Amino acid sequence: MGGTMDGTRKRRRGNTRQRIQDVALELFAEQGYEKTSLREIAECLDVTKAALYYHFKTKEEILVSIFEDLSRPIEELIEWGRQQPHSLETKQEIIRRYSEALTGAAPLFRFMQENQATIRELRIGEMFKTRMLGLRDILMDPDADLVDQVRCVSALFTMHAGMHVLQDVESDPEEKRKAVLEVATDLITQAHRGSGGG
Amino acid sequence: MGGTMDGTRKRRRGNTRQRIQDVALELFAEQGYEKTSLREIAECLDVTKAALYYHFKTKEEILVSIFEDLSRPIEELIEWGRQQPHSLETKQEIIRRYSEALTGAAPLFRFMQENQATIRELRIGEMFKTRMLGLRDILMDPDADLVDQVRCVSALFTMHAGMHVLQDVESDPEEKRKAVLEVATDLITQAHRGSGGG
Amino acid sequence: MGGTMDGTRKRRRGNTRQRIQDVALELFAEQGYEKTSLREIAECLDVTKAALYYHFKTKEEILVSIFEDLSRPIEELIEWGRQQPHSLETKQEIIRRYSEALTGAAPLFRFMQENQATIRELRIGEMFKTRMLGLRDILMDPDADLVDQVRCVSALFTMHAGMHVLQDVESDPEEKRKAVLEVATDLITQAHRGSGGG
Amino acid sequence: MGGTMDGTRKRRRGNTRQRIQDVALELFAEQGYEKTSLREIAECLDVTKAALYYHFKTKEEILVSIFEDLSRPIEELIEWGRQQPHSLETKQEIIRRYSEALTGAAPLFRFMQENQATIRELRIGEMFKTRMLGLRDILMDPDADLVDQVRCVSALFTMHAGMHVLQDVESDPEEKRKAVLEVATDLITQAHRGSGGG
DNA sequence: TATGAATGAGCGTTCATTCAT
DNA sequence: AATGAATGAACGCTCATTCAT
Repeated sequence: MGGTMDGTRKRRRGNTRQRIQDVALELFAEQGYEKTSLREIAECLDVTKAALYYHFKTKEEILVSIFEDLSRPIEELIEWGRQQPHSLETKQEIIRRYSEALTGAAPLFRFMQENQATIRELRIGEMFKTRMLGLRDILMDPDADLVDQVRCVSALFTMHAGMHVLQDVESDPEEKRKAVLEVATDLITQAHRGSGGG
Repeated sequence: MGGTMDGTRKRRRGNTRQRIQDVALELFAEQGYEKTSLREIAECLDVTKAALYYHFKTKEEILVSIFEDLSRPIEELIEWGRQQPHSLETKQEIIRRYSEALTGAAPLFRFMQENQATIRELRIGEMFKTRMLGLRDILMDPDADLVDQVRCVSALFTMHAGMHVLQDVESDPEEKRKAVLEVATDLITQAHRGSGGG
Repeated sequence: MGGTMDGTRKRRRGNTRQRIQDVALELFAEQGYEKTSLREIAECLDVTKAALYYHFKTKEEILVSIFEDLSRPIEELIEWGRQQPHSLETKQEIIRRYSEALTGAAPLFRFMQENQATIRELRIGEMFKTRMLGLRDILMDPDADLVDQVRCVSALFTMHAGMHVLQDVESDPEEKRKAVLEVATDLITQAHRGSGGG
Repeated sequence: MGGTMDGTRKRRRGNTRQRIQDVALELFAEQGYEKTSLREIAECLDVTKAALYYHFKTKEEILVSIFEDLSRPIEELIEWGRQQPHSLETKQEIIRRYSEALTGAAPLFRFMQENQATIRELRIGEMFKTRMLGLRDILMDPDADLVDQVRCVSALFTMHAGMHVLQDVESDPEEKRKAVLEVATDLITQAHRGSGGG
């Protein structure tokens, strides 16, 4: 039913797993995790629900696999950051690269941002939290002034939320990204001065 | 409270409606809207599901009613703000009062923050968005520099998310609130200077 | 769909729970627990699957409730037996009463007999085992000769299985029951003599 | 058994078929037929489900093949018994050999015992029943007293169930087997006397 | 002001089976 | 001799909602 002779059926062998991830992320980001049913995903792909279970053990596993695949650059970034001196320059560089990494996986992070309640009780909740704490440890002096701690958190939040929230503002995405990055860098810089330079 | 003879006659005896709202908000905030079933709410209150339908037409209506009741101070704040001159002092005052209002309805705003995907397709999604745009119009010059626009949005986000995110940080809530407020005020102030004084 | 105006619909209010148990037991006994789906039970009763869940929390709970209701006489019998002297007369009386109790809940015990593998991992598995050990402790001297122990177990098994297995033998059920009882009594008596009388 | 050059050439290399039967029986006996999925069997063997279908046409066929292979000694025993005079000595000899045969295929008979409801609607249900009737015809005079008929059936049941049921009793298996055999022989002997000797 | 009883739709998941390779 | 990929049917279960009482 659908695509019987035009090769669309044949050609999709071997990449079904990837296609499931793509469609799933799109729907998860658009409608949320809970409101997206496996039936819906399967229909979009013109396969049966059971086919999804050939490739993934559970619904949650689909999400986990997406998260692992797409957030790998971020994990590597954190790993890299951990080994640098905690200087202002490092922090600024981290923020800059983080902004790029986020842009590369925008739908995933939009999803994370908008489904926090759901995620909290899923495996990726813990994964994400761990990553964030890793980032925080790099960007922030644990003995810093409370206000400066807030600035750091605020910088991260600004980057996470910034893009999707400015959707109704015109001007192209790259410009927006740079604006968001500038604000975040400011916050990080101020926080660093506050605790470091006195 | 205990209005025995005052004008609040209607809401006097039979506080079930209120209790439903209280429990619902607690559960919504804790587990998310979708994962909280009416059965669960009813069980917490030791009534039947059908009883909920005596007081509210739908599940969504419970949420709407909570939102309307708890976010009234914010609506009034915006109304007030609209009539003030768009000076820096006004903006700072708005932010200050907003911080207080948020604290007064913390679970609701934690819920809003963590259930954005869900809320988007609910009535309160539109309501909330309208409120936020109202706030933005007060805090922000529409012709402002993109970076300053981001600062404004960032200030709001910082306040919305700030409290729940700093949960693992020690120090008492009121101190945290003040720290968050300071960062937000900074951002608003910078944004104002940028577009106004530049 | 079925019985719109003839009162069959109205009359069944209030006894649905019982009707579920009746139909479920019939089907469980006929086809086995696993092969009997809730859909099937519901269809027999002309209600929806969801209706079953109003009355019982899970499929297993339906079975447990049947077991508890129908095996109560047996529990009481064991309770009574525990307080008697462990004389031959008591044992024979127990066996006699047990035979009657089994007949009163024949479909349930046919089910238990034929679904042991299934039952083993269900709650009633443990319940049943406990009951049986209770019975055994009354009928059997723990220090008895191994052969006499087998006789006791054999007596119980004979009663459990006897009735259903003789289905293709003609002659009326009550006669069969008495024949089975006689064999069981013989076994118990021999066992008692063996260990007691030397 | 390293049959390098003897007549068992066919079954030599590629013992997968055998391994499937072994694992399947183990799982069927442990968890029941319905609760054991082909996926599970395949995983145990570290092959795919499809591989099972290379060796057997259906799930049921796996079971049938196990039954046929393992119960062949019993079929032969019955065949032998049919040609003997129906004397007491023959009956006792049958019972004795049957006990040995059961021990040689204990897991299969434990399975048969515990999955009667399932088996009834499978091909081996009929097969098993036929065998049992064959045995009964040898052990039992069709005109015998009802009580003696019960004794015969009871003897068979005792042997089928005896071993697995005494699992919590200590003492070694061979001793148990002998005890069970003794009880069964007693029953058969009594039955023979009853109908034969008047 | 509530309850008891039920429904219809849907969910995530599992199963035995098939078939081209 | 076996795999990779998929299917169709069914399953147990939960949900928001309804309505007579």
